[in-house]
Amino acid sequence: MNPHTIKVACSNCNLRELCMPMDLTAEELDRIDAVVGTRRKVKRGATLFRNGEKFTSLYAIRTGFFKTCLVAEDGRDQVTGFQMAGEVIGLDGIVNERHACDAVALEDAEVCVMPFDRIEELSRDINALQHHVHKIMSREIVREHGVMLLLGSMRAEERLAAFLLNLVQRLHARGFSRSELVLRMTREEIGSYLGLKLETVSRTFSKFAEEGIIEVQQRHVRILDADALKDIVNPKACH
Amino acid sequence: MNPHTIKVACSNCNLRELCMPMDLTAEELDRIDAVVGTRRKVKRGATLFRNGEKFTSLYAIRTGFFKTCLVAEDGRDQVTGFQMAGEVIGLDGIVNERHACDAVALEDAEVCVMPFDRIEELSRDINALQHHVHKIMSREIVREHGVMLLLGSMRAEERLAAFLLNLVQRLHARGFSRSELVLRMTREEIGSYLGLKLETVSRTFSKFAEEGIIEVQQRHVRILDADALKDIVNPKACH
DNA sequence: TACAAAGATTGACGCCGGTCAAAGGTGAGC
DNA sequence: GCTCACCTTTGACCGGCGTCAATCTTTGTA
Repeated sequence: MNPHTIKVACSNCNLRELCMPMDLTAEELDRIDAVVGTRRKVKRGATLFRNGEKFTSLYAIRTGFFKTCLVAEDGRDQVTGFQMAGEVIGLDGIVNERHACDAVALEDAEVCVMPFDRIEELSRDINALQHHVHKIMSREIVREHGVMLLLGSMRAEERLAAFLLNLVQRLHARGFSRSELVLRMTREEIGSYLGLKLETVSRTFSKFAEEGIIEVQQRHVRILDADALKDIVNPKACH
Repeated sequence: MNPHTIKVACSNCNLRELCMPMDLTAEELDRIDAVVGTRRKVKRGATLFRNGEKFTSLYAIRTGFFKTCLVAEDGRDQVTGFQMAGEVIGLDGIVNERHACDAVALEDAEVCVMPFDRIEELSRDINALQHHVHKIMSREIVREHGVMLLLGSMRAEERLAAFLLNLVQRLHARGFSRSELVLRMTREEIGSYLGLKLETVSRTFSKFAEEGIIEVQQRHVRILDADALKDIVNPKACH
Protein backbone atom coordinates (compact mmCIF):
# COMPACT_ATOMS: atom_id res chain seq x y z
CA MET A 1 0.00 0.00 0.00
CA ASN A 2 1.38 3.38 -0.93
CA PRO A 3 1.79 6.32 1.46
CA HIS A 4 -1.41 7.97 0.27
CA THR A 5 -3.40 4.96 1.24
CA ILE A 6 -6.09 5.46 3.81
CA LYS A 7 -6.36 2.70 6.32
CA VAL A 8 -9.89 1.45 6.03
CA ALA A 9 -9.37 -0.90 8.94
CA CYS A 10 -8.15 1.25 11.82
CA SER A 11 -7.28 -0.56 15.00
CA ASN A 12 -9.95 1.23 16.95
CA CYS A 13 -12.64 1.45 14.37
CA ASN A 14 -12.53 3.00 10.97
CA LEU A 15 -14.07 6.40 11.17
CA ARG A 16 -11.44 7.59 8.81
CA GLU A 17 -13.30 10.79 8.17
CA LEU A 18 -13.91 11.47 11.83
CA CYS A 19 -10.65 10.52 13.45
CA MET A 20 -7.85 9.85 11.02
CA PRO A 21 -6.70 13.31 9.99
CA MET A 22 -6.31 14.71 13.44
CA ASP A 23 -3.66 14.75 16.09
CA LEU A 24 -5.40 13.34 19.08
CA THR A 25 -4.28 12.19 22.45
CA ALA A 26 -4.98 8.58 23.33
CA GLU A 27 -7.61 9.76 25.76
CA GLU A 28 -9.38 11.88 23.13
CA LEU A 29 -9.26 9.00 20.71
CA ASP A 30 -10.90 6.73 23.25
CA ARG A 31 -13.66 9.21 23.83
CA ILE A 32 -14.28 9.53 20.13
CA ASP A 33 -14.34 5.78 19.76
CA ALA A 34 -16.99 5.72 22.43
CA VAL A 35 -19.25 7.86 20.25
CA VAL A 36 -19.83 4.94 17.97
CA GLY A 37 -22.74 3.49 19.80
CA THR A 38 -23.38 0.53 17.59
CA ARG A 39 -22.55 -1.00 14.27
CA ARG A 40 -25.19 -1.83 11.77
CA LYS A 41 -25.17 -4.22 8.86
CA VAL A 42 -27.11 -3.34 5.74
CA LYS A 43 -27.85 -5.96 3.11
CA ARG A 44 -27.51 -5.20 -0.57
CA GLY A 45 -30.61 -3.38 -1.72
CA ALA A 46 -31.68 -2.44 1.79
CA THR A 47 -31.92 1.16 2.95
CA LEU A 48 -29.86 2.61 5.75
CA PHE A 49 -32.33 5.46 6.06
CA ARG A 50 -35.15 6.91 4.05
CA ASN A 51 -36.35 10.34 3.15
CA GLY A 52 -38.58 11.64 5.91
CA GLU A 53 -37.29 9.36 8.63
CA LYS A 54 -36.25 10.91 11.90
CA PHE A 55 -32.60 11.90 11.90
CA THR A 56 -30.56 10.79 14.87
CA SER A 57 -27.16 9.75 13.66
CA LEU A 58 -24.47 10.11 11.09
CA TYR A 59 -23.10 6.93 9.62
CA ALA A 60 -19.49 6.15 8.81
CA ILE A 61 -19.22 3.43 6.22
CA ARG A 62 -16.98 0.59 7.42
CA THR A 63 -17.46 -1.68 4.45
CA GLY A 64 -19.65 -1.68 1.41
CA PHE A 65 -20.96 0.84 -1.01
CA PHE A 66 -23.99 3.14 -0.91
CA LYS A 67 -25.95 5.44 -3.10
CA THR A 68 -27.99 8.35 -1.83
CA CYS A 69 -30.98 9.40 -3.86
CA LEU A 70 -33.78 11.85 -3.94
CA VAL A 71 -37.24 10.93 -5.12
CA ALA A 72 -39.36 13.82 -6.38
CA GLU A 73 -43.12 13.85 -5.86
CA ASP A 74 -43.73 12.90 -9.43
CA GLY A 75 -41.61 9.80 -9.09
CA ARG A 76 -38.51 10.83 -10.96
CA ASP A 77 -35.44 10.17 -8.92
CA GLN A 78 -31.94 11.49 -8.80
CA VAL A 79 -28.89 9.75 -7.40
CA THR A 80 -27.06 12.46 -5.47
CA GLY A 81 -23.94 10.49 -4.69
CA PHE A 82 -22.12 7.21 -4.31
CA GLN A 83 -20.32 6.60 -1.02
CA MET A 84 -17.66 4.09 -0.12
CA ALA A 85 -15.79 2.92 2.98
CA GLY A 86 -14.52 5.75 5.14
CA GLU A 87 -17.13 8.24 4.00
CA VAL A 88 -19.89 9.69 6.14
CA ILE A 89 -23.54 9.83 5.21
CA GLY A 90 -26.56 11.41 6.80
CA LEU A 91 -25.49 15.06 6.86
CA ASP A 92 -28.63 16.03 4.98
CA GLY A 93 -30.73 15.14 8.02
CA ILE A 94 -29.39 17.77 10.37
CA VAL A 95 -31.41 20.78 9.18
CA ASN A 96 -34.88 19.43 9.64
CA GLU A 97 -34.12 16.53 11.92
CA ARG A 98 -35.42 14.33 9.14
CA HIS A 99 -33.47 12.66 6.44
CA ALA A 100 -33.83 14.40 3.12
CA CYS A 101 -32.84 11.47 0.91
CA ASP A 102 -32.64 7.69 0.81
CA ALA A 103 -29.41 5.81 1.45
CA VAL A 104 -29.36 2.41 -0.22
CA ALA A 105 -26.64 -0.21 0.06
CA LEU A 106 -25.37 -1.32 -3.34
CA GLU A 107 -23.57 -4.25 -1.74
CA ASP A 108 -23.66 -5.80 1.70
CA ALA A 109 -22.36 -3.13 4.01
CA GLU A 110 -21.58 -2.27 7.56
CA VAL A 111 -21.74 1.20 9.08
CA CYS A 112 -20.79 2.77 12.38
CA VAL A 113 -23.73 4.55 13.94
CA MET A 114 -22.71 7.88 15.42
CA PRO A 115 -25.50 9.61 17.34
CA PHE A 116 -25.33 13.22 16.32
CA ASP A 117 -26.08 14.68 19.72
CA ARG A 118 -23.08 12.80 21.06
CA ILE A 119 -20.95 14.20 18.25
CA GLU A 120 -22.05 17.72 19.06
CA GLU A 121 -21.40 17.15 22.74
CA LEU A 122 -17.92 15.86 22.16
CA SER A 123 -17.00 18.52 19.62
CA ARG A 124 -17.49 21.12 22.31
CA ASP A 125 -14.64 19.51 24.19
CA ILE A 126 -12.35 18.40 21.42
CA ASN A 127 -11.52 21.24 19.06
CA ALA A 128 -10.02 18.96 16.49
CA LEU A 129 -13.22 16.97 16.31
CA GLN A 130 -15.28 20.12 16.02
CA HIS A 131 -13.21 21.39 13.16
CA HIS A 132 -13.26 18.01 11.52
CA VAL A 133 -17.03 17.86 11.49
CA HIS A 134 -17.06 21.26 9.85
CA LYS A 135 -14.59 20.09 7.26
CA ILE A 136 -16.63 17.02 6.41
CA MET A 137 -19.69 19.14 5.79
CA SER A 138 -17.76 21.70 3.83
CA ARG A 139 -16.20 18.96 1.73
CA GLU A 140 -19.64 17.67 0.87
CA ILE A 141 -20.70 21.16 -0.21
CA VAL A 142 -17.64 21.48 -2.43
CA ARG A 143 -18.21 18.02 -3.89
CA GLU A 144 -21.74 18.98 -4.79
CA HIS A 145 -20.51 22.14 -6.46
CA GLY A 146 -18.42 19.90 -8.66
CA VAL A 147 -21.41 17.78 -9.53
CA MET A 148 -23.33 20.91 -10.42
CA LEU A 149 -20.56 21.91 -12.80
CA LEU A 150 -20.70 18.47 -14.33
CA LEU A 151 -24.47 18.42 -14.68
CA GLY A 152 -24.72 21.99 -15.78
CA SER A 153 -22.05 22.27 -18.38
CA MET A 154 -20.59 18.95 -19.49
CA ARG A 155 -21.54 16.67 -22.33
CA ALA A 156 -22.16 12.96 -21.96
CA GLU A 157 -18.60 11.84 -22.66
CA GLU A 158 -17.15 14.44 -20.33
CA ARG A 159 -19.51 13.42 -17.57
CA LEU A 160 -18.69 9.75 -17.81
CA ALA A 161 -14.96 10.40 -18.03
CA ALA A 162 -15.09 12.63 -14.96
CA PHE A 163 -17.14 10.01 -13.16
CA LEU A 164 -14.67 7.22 -13.87
CA LEU A 165 -11.68 9.32 -12.89
CA ASN A 166 -13.33 10.33 -9.65
CA LEU A 167 -14.28 6.77 -8.75
CA VAL A 168 -10.90 5.30 -9.48
CA GLN A 169 -9.15 8.08 -7.60
CA ARG A 170 -11.22 7.43 -4.50
CA LEU A 171 -10.66 3.69 -4.78
CA HIS A 172 -6.97 4.22 -5.24
CA ALA A 173 -6.86 6.29 -2.05
CA ARG A 174 -8.22 3.19 -0.34
CA GLY A 175 -5.50 0.93 -1.64
CA PHE A 176 -7.17 -0.38 -4.77
CA SER A 177 -5.85 -0.31 -8.29
CA ARG A 178 -5.69 3.01 -10.06
CA SER A 179 -6.70 1.44 -13.34
CA GLU A 180 -9.14 -1.32 -12.57
CA LEU A 181 -12.50 -1.02 -10.92
CA VAL A 182 -15.72 -2.87 -10.37
CA LEU A 183 -18.83 -0.78 -10.67
CA ARG A 184 -21.19 -1.42 -7.83
CA MET A 185 -24.04 0.38 -9.53
CA THR A 186 -26.13 -0.21 -12.64
CA ARG A 187 -25.98 1.81 -15.82
CA GLU A 188 -29.27 3.35 -14.82
CA GLU A 189 -27.87 4.52 -11.48
CA ILE A 190 -24.81 5.96 -13.17
CA GLY A 191 -27.12 7.69 -15.60
CA SER A 192 -29.27 9.08 -12.85
CA TYR A 193 -26.21 10.48 -11.11
CA LEU A 194 -24.85 11.98 -14.31
CA GLY A 195 -28.12 13.27 -15.67
CA LEU A 196 -28.12 10.83 -18.59
CA LYS A 197 -30.29 7.94 -19.69
CA LEU A 198 -28.93 4.45 -19.23
CA GLU A 199 -28.68 3.92 -22.97
CA THR A 200 -26.44 6.94 -23.28
CA VAL A 201 -24.22 5.64 -20.49
CA SER A 202 -23.97 2.28 -22.20
CA ARG A 203 -23.23 3.81 -25.58
CA THR A 204 -20.58 6.06 -24.11
CA PHE A 205 -18.89 3.10 -22.43
CA SER A 206 -18.88 1.34 -25.77
CA LYS A 207 -17.43 4.37 -27.48
CA PHE A 208 -14.60 4.66 -24.96
CA ALA A 209 -13.93 0.94 -25.39
CA GLU A 210 -13.82 1.25 -29.20
CA GLU A 211 -11.33 4.07 -28.86
CA GLY A 212 -9.14 1.94 -26.66
CA ILE A 213 -9.48 4.21 -23.66
CA ILE A 214 -11.06 1.60 -21.43
CA GLU A 215 -12.01 -2.06 -21.41
CA VAL A 216 -15.51 -2.84 -20.26
CA GLN A 217 -16.89 -6.17 -19.29
CA GLN A 218 -20.19 -5.58 -17.61
CA ARG A 219 -19.31 -4.03 -14.30
CA HIS A 220 -15.60 -4.57 -14.63
CA VAL A 221 -13.79 -1.59 -16.08
CA ARG A 222 -10.11 -1.29 -16.82
CA ILE A 223 -8.74 2.13 -17.60
CA LEU A 224 -6.16 1.84 -20.35
CA ASP A 225 -5.52 5.51 -20.98
CA ALA A 226 -6.23 7.76 -18.02
CA ASP A 227 -4.76 10.76 -19.84
CA ALA A 228 -7.27 10.38 -22.61
CA LEU A 229 -10.03 10.52 -20.01
CA LYS A 230 -8.50 13.66 -18.52
CA ASP A 231 -8.35 15.21 -21.97
CA ILE A 232 -12.01 14.47 -22.45
CA VAL A 233 -12.92 16.17 -19.19
CA ASN A 234 -10.72 19.16 -19.92
CA PRO A 235 -10.97 19.57 -23.67
CA LYS A 236 -9.24 22.93 -23.91
CA ALA A 237 -6.26 22.08 -21.75
CA CYS A 238 -3.18 22.34 -23.93
CA HIS A 239 -0.68 19.52 -23.98
CA MET B 1 -45.23 42.39 6.84
CA ASN B 2 -46.78 39.01 7.44
CA PRO B 3 -45.85 36.64 10.24
CA HIS B 4 -43.52 34.61 8.05
CA THR B 5 -41.47 37.64 7.31
CA ILE B 6 -37.84 37.54 8.36
CA LYS B 7 -36.56 40.77 9.73
CA VAL B 8 -33.66 41.67 7.55
CA ALA B 9 -32.84 44.59 9.80
CA CYS B 10 -32.40 43.14 13.26
CA SER B 11 -31.73 45.63 15.97
CA ASN B 12 -28.37 44.08 16.81
CA CYS B 13 -27.22 43.17 13.37
CA ASN B 14 -28.87 40.98 10.85
CA LEU B 15 -27.28 37.63 11.01
CA ARG B 16 -30.63 36.10 10.49
CA GLU B 17 -29.12 32.72 9.71
CA LEU B 18 -26.81 32.80 12.69
CA CYS B 19 -28.94 34.21 15.46
CA MET B 20 -32.60 34.51 14.56
CA PRO B 21 -33.94 31.01 15.01
CA MET B 22 -32.49 30.41 18.41
CA ASP B 23 -33.52 31.07 21.96
CA LEU B 24 -30.64 33.02 23.33
CA THR B 25 -30.07 34.95 26.48
CA ALA B 26 -29.22 38.62 26.11
CA GLU B 27 -25.69 37.83 27.15
CA GLU B 28 -25.29 35.12 24.54
CA LEU B 29 -26.74 37.41 21.92
CA ASP B 30 -24.20 40.08 22.81
CA ARG B 31 -21.38 37.62 22.49
CA ILE B 32 -22.61 36.49 19.11
CA ASP B 33 -22.94 40.07 17.97
CA ALA B 34 -19.35 40.55 18.95
CA VAL B 35 -18.31 37.86 16.48
CA VAL B 36 -19.05 40.20 13.64
CA GLY B 37 -15.69 41.84 13.48
CA THR B 38 -16.35 44.18 10.66
CA ARG B 39 -18.76 45.03 7.94
CA ARG B 40 -17.71 45.14 4.36
CA LYS B 41 -19.27 46.86 1.38
CA VAL B 42 -19.04 45.20 -2.01
CA LYS B 43 -19.81 47.15 -5.17
CA ARG B 44 -21.84 45.65 -7.95
CA GLY B 45 -19.60 43.45 -10.04
CA ALA B 46 -16.90 43.21 -7.38
CA THR B 47 -15.95 39.95 -5.74
CA LEU B 48 -16.32 39.24 -2.04
CA PHE B 49 -13.85 36.40 -2.37
CA ARG B 50 -12.26 34.39 -5.13
CA ASN B 51 -11.48 30.77 -5.73
CA GLY B 52 -8.12 29.95 -4.19
CA GLU B 53 -8.07 32.85 -1.74
CA LYS B 54 -7.30 32.09 1.87
CA PHE B 55 -10.44 31.34 3.84
CA THR B 56 -10.86 33.17 7.10
CA SER B 57 -14.47 34.13 7.50
CA LEU B 58 -18.03 33.39 6.70
CA TYR B 59 -20.12 36.26 5.42
CA ALA B 60 -23.70 37.05 6.31
CA ILE B 61 -25.33 39.16 3.67
CA ARG B 62 -26.85 42.32 5.14
CA THR B 63 -28.00 43.87 1.92
CA GLY B 64 -27.54 43.08 -1.73
CA PHE B 65 -27.45 40.04 -3.88
CA PHE B 66 -24.63 37.65 -4.75
CA LYS B 67 -23.84 34.81 -7.07
CA THR B 68 -21.29 32.12 -6.35
CA CYS B 69 -19.61 30.50 -9.27
CA LEU B 70 -17.06 27.91 -10.17
CA VAL B 71 -14.66 28.36 -13.06
CA ALA B 72 -13.27 25.16 -14.53
CA GLU B 73 -9.72 25.02 -15.86
CA ASP B 74 -10.94 25.15 -19.40
CA GLY B 75 -12.81 28.36 -18.75
CA ARG B 76 -16.36 27.16 -18.63
CA ASP B 77 -18.11 28.42 -15.57
CA GLN B 78 -21.04 27.36 -13.50
CA VAL B 79 -23.13 29.52 -11.20
CA THR B 80 -23.64 27.39 -8.10
CA GLY B 81 -26.09 29.65 -6.33
CA PHE B 82 -27.69 33.05 -5.84
CA GLN B 83 -27.70 34.45 -2.34
CA MET B 84 -29.73 37.24 -0.82
CA ALA B 85 -29.93 39.16 2.45
CA GLY B 86 -29.84 36.93 5.50
CA GLU B 87 -27.98 34.11 3.81
CA VAL B 88 -24.45 32.99 4.62
CA ILE B 89 -21.69 32.45 2.08
CA GLY B 90 -18.21 31.07 2.32
CA LEU B 91 -18.92 27.58 3.69
CA ASP B 92 -17.03 26.05 0.78
CA GLY B 93 -13.78 27.45 2.15
CA ILE B 94 -13.66 25.48 5.37
CA VAL B 95 -12.31 22.16 4.01
CA ASN B 96 -9.13 23.38 2.45
CA GLU B 97 -8.84 26.75 4.12
CA ARG B 98 -9.18 28.23 0.69
CA HIS B 99 -12.28 29.39 -1.03
CA ALA B 100 -13.47 26.96 -3.66
CA CYS B 101 -15.54 29.40 -5.70
CA ASP B 102 -15.98 33.08 -6.49
CA ALA B 103 -18.60 35.23 -4.80
CA VAL B 104 -19.65 38.19 -6.91
CA ALA B 105 -22.04 40.96 -5.92
CA LEU B 106 -24.85 41.39 -8.44
CA GLU B 107 -25.81 44.69 -6.84
CA ASP B 108 -24.14 46.94 -4.31
CA ALA B 109 -24.02 44.91 -1.14
CA GLU B 110 -22.93 44.88 2.43
CA VAL B 111 -21.88 41.82 4.40
CA CYS B 112 -21.02 41.05 7.99
CA VAL B 113 -17.62 39.46 8.27
CA MET B 114 -17.60 36.59 10.74
CA PRO B 115 -14.13 35.17 11.39
CA PHE B 116 -14.59 31.42 11.39
CA ASP B 117 -12.22 30.68 14.24
CA ARG B 118 -14.29 32.99 16.40
CA ILE B 119 -17.43 31.15 15.35
CA GLU B 120 -15.87 27.81 16.28
CA GLU B 121 -14.71 29.21 19.58
CA LEU B 122 -18.09 30.54 20.50
CA SER B 123 -19.95 27.43 19.34
CA ARG B 124 -18.11 25.46 21.96
CA ASP B 125 -19.79 27.61 24.59
CA ILE B 126 -23.17 28.22 23.11
CA ASN B 127 -24.89 24.98 22.11
CA ALA B 128 -27.57 26.74 20.17
CA LEU B 129 -24.96 28.45 18.04
CA GLN B 130 -23.12 25.19 17.46
CA HIS B 131 -26.24 23.46 16.32
CA HIS B 132 -27.18 26.40 14.19
CA VAL B 133 -23.91 26.33 12.30
CA HIS B 134 -24.50 22.65 11.63
CA LYS B 135 -27.97 23.39 10.37
CA ILE B 136 -26.77 26.08 8.01
CA MET B 137 -24.28 23.71 6.46
CA SER B 138 -26.76 20.89 6.27
CA ARG B 139 -29.28 23.20 4.66
CA GLU B 140 -26.77 24.08 2.00
CA ILE B 141 -26.18 20.39 1.33
CA VAL B 142 -29.91 19.78 0.97
CA ARG B 143 -30.30 22.80 -1.28
CA GLU B 144 -27.60 21.47 -3.55
CA HIS B 145 -29.30 18.09 -3.69
CA GLY B 146 -32.32 19.92 -5.02
CA VAL B 147 -30.24 21.65 -7.67
CA MET B 148 -28.82 18.29 -8.69
CA LEU B 149 -32.34 16.96 -9.15
CA LEU B 150 -33.14 20.00 -11.25
CA LEU B 151 -30.02 19.77 -13.39
CA GLY B 152 -30.14 16.02 -13.68
CA SER B 153 -33.71 15.36 -14.53
CA MET B 154 -35.69 18.45 -15.47
CA ARG B 155 -36.36 20.00 -18.83
CA ALA B 156 -35.85 23.67 -19.61
CA GLU B 157 -39.38 24.80 -18.72
CA GLU B 158 -39.36 22.84 -15.51
CA ARG B 159 -36.03 24.31 -14.51
CA LEU B 160 -37.05 27.87 -15.09
CA ALA B 161 -40.38 27.40 -13.34
CA ALA B 162 -38.65 25.87 -10.32
CA PHE B 163 -36.15 28.70 -10.34
CA LEU B 164 -38.80 31.41 -10.35
CA LEU B 165 -40.83 29.75 -7.63
CA ASN B 166 -37.77 29.35 -5.45
CA LEU B 167 -36.70 32.96 -5.91
CA VAL B 168 -40.10 34.43 -5.22
CA GLN B 169 -40.56 32.21 -2.20
CA ARG B 170 -37.29 33.40 -0.69
CA LEU B 171 -38.12 37.01 -1.47
CA HIS B 172 -41.56 36.61 0.04
CA ALA B 173 -39.97 35.30 3.24
CA ARG B 174 -38.13 38.62 3.36
CA GLY B 175 -41.27 40.67 3.08
CA PHE B 176 -41.40 41.20 -0.66
CA SER B 177 -44.27 40.44 -2.99
CA ARG B 178 -45.06 36.82 -3.69
CA SER B 179 -45.85 37.59 -7.30
CA GLU B 180 -43.49 40.32 -8.40
CA LEU B 181 -39.74 40.20 -8.57
CA VAL B 182 -36.77 41.95 -10.05
CA LEU B 183 -34.09 39.66 -11.36
CA ARG B 184 -30.68 40.75 -10.21
CA MET B 185 -28.90 38.46 -12.65
CA THR B 186 -28.62 38.28 -16.43
CA ARG B 187 -30.17 35.62 -18.64
CA GLU B 188 -26.73 34.17 -19.04
CA GLU B 189 -26.28 33.81 -15.28
CA ILE B 190 -29.68 32.23 -14.93
CA GLY B 191 -28.76 29.88 -17.73
CA SER B 192 -25.47 28.97 -16.15
CA TYR B 193 -27.21 28.16 -12.89
CA LEU B 194 -29.88 26.11 -14.64
CA GLY B 195 -27.60 24.35 -17.10
CA LEU B 196 -29.14 26.14 -20.08
CA LYS B 197 -27.94 28.63 -22.68
CA LEU B 198 -29.08 32.20 -22.39
CA GLU B 199 -31.12 31.91 -25.57
CA THR B 200 -33.07 29.04 -24.08
CA VAL B 201 -33.74 31.02 -20.93
CA SER B 202 -34.97 33.95 -22.98
CA ARG B 203 -37.17 31.76 -25.17
CA THR B 204 -38.65 30.03 -22.16
CA PHE B 205 -39.48 33.37 -20.54
CA SER B 206 -41.20 34.39 -23.76
CA LYS B 207 -43.11 31.13 -23.86
CA PHE B 208 -44.36 31.55 -20.28
CA ALA B 209 -45.36 35.11 -21.12
CA GLU B 210 -47.29 34.02 -24.23
CA GLU B 211 -49.14 31.46 -22.15
CA GLY B 212 -50.11 34.14 -19.67
CA ILE B 213 -48.24 32.54 -16.81
CA ILE B 214 -45.94 35.48 -16.23
CA GLU B 215 -45.30 39.00 -17.45
CA VAL B 216 -41.74 39.82 -18.33
CA GLN B 217 -40.24 43.20 -18.87
CA GLN B 218 -36.52 42.83 -18.91
CA ARG B 219 -35.60 42.04 -15.34
CA HIS B 220 -39.03 42.70 -13.97
CA VAL B 221 -41.15 39.59 -13.69
CA ARG B 222 -44.70 39.32 -12.49
CA ILE B 223 -46.08 35.90 -11.75
CA LEU B 224 -49.68 35.73 -12.89
CA ASP B 225 -50.33 32.06 -12.34
CA ALA B 226 -48.16 30.46 -9.70
CA ASP B 227 -50.15 27.24 -9.88
CA ALA B 228 -49.30 26.87 -13.52
CA LEU B 229 -45.63 27.14 -12.61
CA LYS B 230 -46.08 24.50 -9.95
CA ASP B 231 -47.79 22.24 -12.47
CA ILE B 232 -44.86 22.65 -14.80
CA VAL B 233 -42.41 21.63 -12.11
CA ASN B 234 -44.52 18.68 -11.04
CA PRO B 235 -46.07 17.49 -14.28
CA LYS B 236 -47.53 14.27 -12.97
CA ALA B 237 -49.17 15.73 -9.91
CA CYS B 238 -52.89 15.12 -10.33
CA HIS B 239 -55.32 17.98 -9.86
C1' DT C 1 -30.27 -27.35 -15.18
C1' DA C 2 -33.60 -24.52 -16.57
C1' DC C 3 -36.18 -20.61 -16.03
C1' DA C 4 -37.23 -15.99 -14.83
C1' DA C 5 -36.02 -11.44 -13.92
C1' DA C 6 -32.99 -7.86 -14.23
C1' DG C 7 -29.42 -5.55 -16.54
C1' DA C 8 -26.77 -4.26 -20.76
C1' DT C 9 -26.17 -3.41 -25.61
C1' DT C 10 -27.36 -1.68 -30.02
C1' DG C 11 -30.19 0.41 -33.72
C1' DA C 12 -33.57 3.73 -35.68
C1' DC C 13 -35.62 7.90 -35.25
C1' DG C 14 -37.19 12.33 -33.39
C1' DC C 15 -37.06 16.35 -30.53
C1' DC C 16 -35.24 19.60 -27.22
C1' DG C 17 -32.10 22.70 -26.63
C1' DG C 18 -27.50 24.31 -28.47
C1' DT C 19 -25.30 27.16 -32.06
C1' DC C 20 -24.89 30.90 -35.09
C1' DA C 21 -26.55 35.18 -36.57
C1' DA C 22 -28.92 39.58 -36.72
C1' DA C 23 -31.45 43.17 -34.79
C1' DG C 24 -33.57 45.65 -31.06
C1' DG C 25 -33.64 47.51 -26.26
C1' DT C 26 -31.69 49.47 -21.94
C1' DG C 27 -29.15 51.74 -18.57
C1' DA C 28 -24.63 53.15 -16.56
C1' DG C 29 -21.43 56.56 -16.89
C1' DC C 30 -19.67 60.47 -19.04
C1' DG D 1 -29.14 63.83 -22.22
C1' DC D 2 -26.24 60.92 -25.17
C1' DT D 3 -23.95 57.13 -26.22
C1' DC D 4 -21.95 52.83 -26.27
C1' DA D 5 -21.46 48.57 -24.29
C1' DC D 6 -24.08 45.12 -22.70
C1' DC D 7 -28.15 42.59 -22.48
C1' DT D 8 -32.16 40.52 -24.64
C1' DT D 9 -35.00 38.71 -28.16
C1' DT D 10 -36.01 36.03 -32.14
C1' DG D 11 -35.17 33.10 -36.19
C1' DA D 12 -33.08 29.23 -38.73
C1' DC D 13 -30.73 25.19 -38.49
C1' DC D 14 -28.59 21.19 -36.53
C1' DG D 15 -26.76 17.71 -33.46
C1' DG D 16 -26.60 15.21 -29.13
C1' DC D 17 -29.19 12.77 -26.37
C1' DG D 18 -33.74 10.81 -25.29
C1' DT D 19 -37.20 7.44 -26.70
C1' DC D 20 -38.78 3.14 -28.21
C1' DA D 21 -37.79 -1.39 -29.34
C1' DA D 22 -35.46 -5.74 -30.03
C1' DT D 23 -31.93 -8.82 -28.57
C1' DC D 24 -28.38 -10.58 -25.70
C1' DT D 25 -26.07 -11.54 -21.15
C1' DT D 26 -25.88 -12.30 -16.41
C1' DT D 27 -27.61 -13.45 -11.99
C1' DG D 28 -30.55 -15.39 -8.68
C1' DT D 29 -33.83 -19.11 -7.73
C1' DA D 30 -36.84 -23.08 -8.08
